[in-house]
Amino acid sequence: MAQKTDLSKLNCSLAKALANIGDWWTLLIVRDAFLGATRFSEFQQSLGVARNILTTRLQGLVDAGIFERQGSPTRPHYILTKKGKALLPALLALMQWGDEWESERRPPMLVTDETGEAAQTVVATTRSGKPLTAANTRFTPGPGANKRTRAYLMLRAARKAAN
Amino acid sequence: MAQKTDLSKLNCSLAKALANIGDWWTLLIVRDAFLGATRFSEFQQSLGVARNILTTRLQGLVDAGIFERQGSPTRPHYILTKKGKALLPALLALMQWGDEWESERRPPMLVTDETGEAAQTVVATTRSGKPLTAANTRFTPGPGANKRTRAYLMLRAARKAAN
DNA sequence: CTGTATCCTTAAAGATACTG
DNA sequence: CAGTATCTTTAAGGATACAG
Repeated sequence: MAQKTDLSKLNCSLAKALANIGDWWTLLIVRDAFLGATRFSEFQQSLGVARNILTTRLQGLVDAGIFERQGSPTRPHYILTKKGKALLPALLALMQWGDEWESERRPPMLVTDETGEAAQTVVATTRSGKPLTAANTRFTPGPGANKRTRAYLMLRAARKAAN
Repeated sequence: MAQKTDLSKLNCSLAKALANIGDWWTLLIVRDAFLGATRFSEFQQSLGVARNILTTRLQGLVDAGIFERQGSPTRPHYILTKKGKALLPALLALMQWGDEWESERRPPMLVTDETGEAAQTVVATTRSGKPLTAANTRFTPGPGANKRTRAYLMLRAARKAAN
């Protein structure tokens, strides 16, 4: 992307996440890895992406610690690391959102566990299990918040209260 | 982005989702909306994005049905629709992934409900509540799968079994 | 098979001046 | 305040030939 702004510099976990996986190909490659693809050619054929682009993405994903190169250096497997596997909830949440709102509700892909039990829709809850919604969710500065973040969240909370 | 490939054409819910929100700014705008921002200027100042870019993104989000323009046409509010609000789990999952793997574990932002109860980490489970992991998750063709998707998933399953 | 190396095209992003 | 209109820069993406 014509990325003039460096997202990873922002004091925001979401921005940092997007700096890693915030472009089309990257998450689709990760998806294929969850499906079991490990080879350059497997990703290439599945996605129809140009080789040089795929090279860049794979390198980026390795650098980011999402993939690990394994096996023969000339014919490596790209394997999801723990960090990469940790993307599953986000990936499924996005897939389900696409199913629900962008398809005709006939999902091209069913997600189950190995026994065939269907996946539940990914939901956000509090620790006690109460559902989080746009209405009841609150964002407050955490320990890692810098001055700017802190100020912004205070401002937002104030504005929201004023409405 | 220099998007030569039209993701929305792919028979894949994830690709369709990414076609909507698959670039840096878009999801950050949505995040700000969850924080309570509604004005052009609020988004603009918060993100530091160029005006023309913001215009494009907001229009895109309105076209996608994620935002709705409300109030005075000359001074509108951009409000999350149901479809937009449905992005919360995906958004939180990405934020939490960024917290966990890209920050120094000092979250810049805490997520709670209105009573102050902390959010749980977004997880993927089966309907009975069993956790889904990269290891036990299976992907099979759904009713909306076309020939290509079907063939690909079969291939992947076969390859995976062969490993 | 897994890349590298080029070259080319396009469009995304940014800056900024201007308008209702 | 909320954009629109230009203009420029840059880099992402694609095609393809070649290499180990």
